[in-house]
Amino acid sequence: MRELGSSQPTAVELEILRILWDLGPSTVREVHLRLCEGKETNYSTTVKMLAVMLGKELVKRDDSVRPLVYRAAMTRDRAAKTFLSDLIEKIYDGSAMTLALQALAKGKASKEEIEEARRLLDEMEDKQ
Amino acid sequence: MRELGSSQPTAVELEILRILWDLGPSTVREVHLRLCEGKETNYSTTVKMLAVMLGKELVKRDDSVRPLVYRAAMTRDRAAKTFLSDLIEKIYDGSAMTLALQALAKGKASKEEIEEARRLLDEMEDKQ
DNA sequence: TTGCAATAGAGAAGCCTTTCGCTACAATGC
DNA sequence: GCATTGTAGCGAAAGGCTTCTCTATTGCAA
Repeated sequence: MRELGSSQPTAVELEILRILWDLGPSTVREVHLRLCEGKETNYSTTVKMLAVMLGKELVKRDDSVRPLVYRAAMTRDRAAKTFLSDLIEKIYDGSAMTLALQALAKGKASKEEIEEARRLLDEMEDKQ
Repeated sequence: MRELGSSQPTAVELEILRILWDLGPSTVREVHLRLCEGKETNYSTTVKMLAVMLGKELVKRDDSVRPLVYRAAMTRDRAAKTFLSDLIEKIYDGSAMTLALQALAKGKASKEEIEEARRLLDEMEDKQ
C-alpha cells in the first residue's frame, strides 16, 4: 500500500511536507512555528514527526549544520503526480482524463495556464 | 479532518466503495468475493468493514431484503470531486489548474474527451 | 566554565483502522 | 421439524499514527 519513497504520507505528514515546500529547507523550529499557525501542537511532536518522516524517507536532513536542517525528499510536482496517479487508479481505474476534466471544471485559471492546457490537448491529439 | 458524508474513506474503505460503484447495490457476499480477488481476507472482516462504513455513512443499506443489500452513499464523480478538492488544497493550496495540467499530461484521452476539455477551457476564458 | 535556553531523541500512551474469532440468526433441503 | 449452510453482529486484538513527557545534548552568554 506504500509506494512513495517507501511510504505515502499521512495527513499531518503531508501538512509538514507542504510547509517544507513553501519554506524550503528549514529547521524544526521553523517548521513548528508554521505548523502552530494552524493548530496547537508541541515542539517535541514536530521533532518526532520529522524523525518518523526521516525514517520513511519522506524528508532528508542535513546533519552538518546546527540546528539540523530538513527538506522534502521529493518536489511538490512529483508528489502531486504520485497522489494523482493513486487517486486516478483508486477512483477511476486509470482514466486520467475523467479526473482532469473534474479538475478543469473547478475553474479559476490564468490566461497562461489555459494556453498551456490547450497546448497539451493539441499534443495529445497529434499523438493519436 | 473528515468531511465526506461524515468521513473520508481509508484505503480499504475506498476499495470497497469502488467495488460498489462497479457492481452497483450488492450483498456482503458479492462485495467479499470481489475483495478477495485482490487479497486474502475474512468474510467477517468484510461484514465489519461494511458495518463501520455504514456508521460513517459512506454506504447505505436496504434492510427490507435478505440478504441485506449495500450501496455506495455517493457517486463516483462526487467522490472524485471531493478527493480532488482535498488533494488540490493539500498540495497546491487551492490551485486546481496546476493539478489539472498534471492529470492532462498523463495522456491517453479520446477525441471526445479532448473536445470536452477544449470546451471547458473556452468557457473559463469567457468568464474572465 | 557554568548556567540557561533551545534543540534532539527515546519511549510510551491514546486513538483509530483493520482484522479476526466467536456467537446468533435466517434460509434451505431433507 | 431438524440439520446444514450462509449471513450478521459483537468484542477484542494487532498494528499504525500522533501525541505527549522526560531526558540528553548543544550553543551561547555572562
